[in-house]
Amino acid sequence: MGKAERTKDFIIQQVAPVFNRKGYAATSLKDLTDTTGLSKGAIYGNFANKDELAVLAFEHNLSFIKDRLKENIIAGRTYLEKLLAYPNTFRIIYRQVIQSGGCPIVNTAIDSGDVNDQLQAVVRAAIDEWKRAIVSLVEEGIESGEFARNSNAENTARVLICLVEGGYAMTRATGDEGYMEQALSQVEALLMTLPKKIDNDAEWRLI
Amino acid sequence: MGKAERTKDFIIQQVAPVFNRKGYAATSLKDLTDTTGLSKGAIYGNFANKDELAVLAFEHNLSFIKDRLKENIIAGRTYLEKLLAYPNTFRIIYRQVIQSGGCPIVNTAIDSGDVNDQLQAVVRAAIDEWKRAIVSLVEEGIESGEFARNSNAENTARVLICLVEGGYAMTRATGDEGYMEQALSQVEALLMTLPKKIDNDAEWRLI
Amino acid sequence: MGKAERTKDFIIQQVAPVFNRKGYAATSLKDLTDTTGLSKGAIYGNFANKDELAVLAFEHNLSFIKDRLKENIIAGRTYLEKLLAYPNTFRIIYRQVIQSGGCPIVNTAIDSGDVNDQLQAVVRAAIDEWKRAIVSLVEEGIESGEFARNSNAENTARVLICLVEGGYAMTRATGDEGYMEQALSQVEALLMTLPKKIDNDAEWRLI
Amino acid sequence: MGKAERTKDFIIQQVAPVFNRKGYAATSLKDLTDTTGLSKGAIYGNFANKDELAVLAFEHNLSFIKDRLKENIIAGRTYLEKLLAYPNTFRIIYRQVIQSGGCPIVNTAIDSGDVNDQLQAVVRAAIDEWKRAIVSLVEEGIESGEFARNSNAENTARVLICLVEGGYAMTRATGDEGYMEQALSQVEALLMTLPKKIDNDAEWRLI
DNA sequence: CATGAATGAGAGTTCATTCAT
DNA sequence: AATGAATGAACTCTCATTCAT
Repeated sequence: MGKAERTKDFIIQQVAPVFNRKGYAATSLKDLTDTTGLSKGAIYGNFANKDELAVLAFEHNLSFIKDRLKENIIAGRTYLEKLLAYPNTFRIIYRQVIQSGGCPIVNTAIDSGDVNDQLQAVVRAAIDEWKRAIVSLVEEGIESGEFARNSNAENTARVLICLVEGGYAMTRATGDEGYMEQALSQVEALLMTLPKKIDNDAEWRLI
Repeated sequence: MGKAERTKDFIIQQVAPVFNRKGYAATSLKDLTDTTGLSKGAIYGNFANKDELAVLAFEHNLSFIKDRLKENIIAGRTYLEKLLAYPNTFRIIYRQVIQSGGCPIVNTAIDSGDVNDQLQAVVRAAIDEWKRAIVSLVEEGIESGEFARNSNAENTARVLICLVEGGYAMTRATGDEGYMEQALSQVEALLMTLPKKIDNDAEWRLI
Repeated sequence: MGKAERTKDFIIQQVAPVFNRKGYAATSLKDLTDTTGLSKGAIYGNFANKDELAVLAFEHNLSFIKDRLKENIIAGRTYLEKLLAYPNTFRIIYRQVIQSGGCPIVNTAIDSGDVNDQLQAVVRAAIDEWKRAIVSLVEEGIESGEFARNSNAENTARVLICLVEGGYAMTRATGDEGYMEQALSQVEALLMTLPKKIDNDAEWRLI
Repeated sequence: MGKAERTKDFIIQQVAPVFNRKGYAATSLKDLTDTTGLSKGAIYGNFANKDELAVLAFEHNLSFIKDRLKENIIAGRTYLEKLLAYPNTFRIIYRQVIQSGGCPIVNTAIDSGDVNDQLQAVVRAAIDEWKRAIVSLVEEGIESGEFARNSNAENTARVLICLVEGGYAMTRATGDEGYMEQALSQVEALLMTLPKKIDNDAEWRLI
């Protein structure tokens, strides 16, 4: 990694939580220079403009969460365990996330609405990618025989996302951790009730 | 209603969706004068400053939703019907709400975070009031004998709110109505599974 | 005095000390309506604009001082006594004048400099009138034989005015009454040393 | 002197007479940009706000006068000569001072009355410093044996200041240099009559 | 006559961005 | 590659003045 690359990374790391906390528009260049200790010229030397930096900061913020999720999903031995990695991981990190300004997805989704087209597109892509990841886990679980064919992957993904993002938004707004806690419990309940495939022979023997 | 009062109302009505769409900080005085067709002086003649107008606009946006909820809650004949008024009402109005910029609660909760204290306080109060309304319905349902004593009012309220607000945020961000639809279905399922009080005599006969 | 005339007088009286205290430019229409309890329309119905009202307010402020001076000058039995009416009167009223914002002459002279032509002209006229009044008293004192022919009327007038206005300005700025007190003592000393006509015969007899 | 420092100095020099002529409140940012040929951003890049610039402009205006006084006071070989440096210096520079808007002390004292606290404090301090300088000269003159013990330093200082500031104010307001000329002559007369210490032996011989 | 809602120019200030050094 | 002085448009807000009622 060359010096230029290191400076870029340094700026993004310093600046990401500020963007998350204050929002895109409310974060000024002065905030960025104050936070980094660098000059305006240094910012503009490394990034085309505030928009570009905002997008990279969003991606940095998101990757913190994604990295932790990925670890735990990989560690899961069944597809149910992999899916439960979502509520389990969030339960561990959500306080930290809230303290650094909340979930970058809801924050940026709302903050950039009708204002910053580029950022909005990136958020949309992130939500979509997340949904597809969940759908894949459910579908792979079906293929592997863990879940029944009638498991609804899309619905599960959407409800999970709504609960998590709703939980983040409400806990951040009210300071009441109960929102996030209950939302995560509900996610767990939801996942636990995914229809399991039933072995017909086994079932027969029960009688 | 005097002229001043009519002008105030006119301004609030015109301006409310703009604040909701663009967010508090991103809405400029010019947006307000362009939207209303009035001069800056007219805005400041009727409101102390942008903050005051933003709060009133938020309350206007919220009251649109609250009024529709209230009607349907009153119309419910059992407490379950009253609680189901939430998903039912949102299913009817959510497209319109999304079109006028989304749910003012999440929007303002996120938008005003770390920026506008007064607005933030108003949103917090609105969320709290909403939660207490749901809790009351569940508790009154318990008192009336409709729900079992072990029904958890607080949890139900928090999960309902997270689902609805998460649904609004994700549908607005992605344009995918599936988020809101699934969130509302989940709310219905949640409410349908509230434990019912069981008539002891009836229970006896089952054996 | 008709109703219109009474309203005009009322406005001028209420408004005059505000103009004196805050200065012409710093006094807003809102100050005027707040002070009088009347509407903007009422102000503009009675005066062409702020300028006209400012001029009338200045004249009102000045007349308070002039009236008290006039009384005491008339009461003086010699021309020296008449001239001493200036320091004597100012010694009685200066605290009150300072409290109502200072001497309208220096205040308006400085405040209107290079800004309000009309007001500046009125102040110039007031200063000139004052100087001529002093000059007249000295010259009449010479004609009457009280003062010697070599008494310098113009110089006396100018020094008196500089001392009084300098005293007002410095006492108002510093809150130190010593400036005004010393300035007035100096005025007295100055007047007491106006050369007296000496009767030659009388002088002779003294030996 | 770096570029920033040079620009600051340039702005202050250009802007100082404008503030003096028009007064603090009546001088707009537009006046400042028109005068300097710089943009609003350049002004705000170099000074926190109009207040800070106004204070610095006042101090610049004052230092022009103070520098000239200091020279001449140092040059005086006796304390009387040092004191006479005041009227002598003013006689040389007052036309120039009047042309650049008048004496910054009276101007600012009156202009900032009841409006700008910081500026008012600075003017008060300047008047006080001036008074103390005169008092010191008289007292040192007494200590050195040049003036008699009964010389009144405070009174002399106050009268001198009232005459000079009254002279500046009246000459500026009327355009009549006679006010300043007479005020300065009176200051000279005042200083010449400071009681001199009398040598006892010499006195003895007079009899 | 009096009202006060509305005007629109202009106030002080901030900001993302540029560019000579 | 980095600086930070300078830009100028846009910001929120105030003001003297007008005019339909």
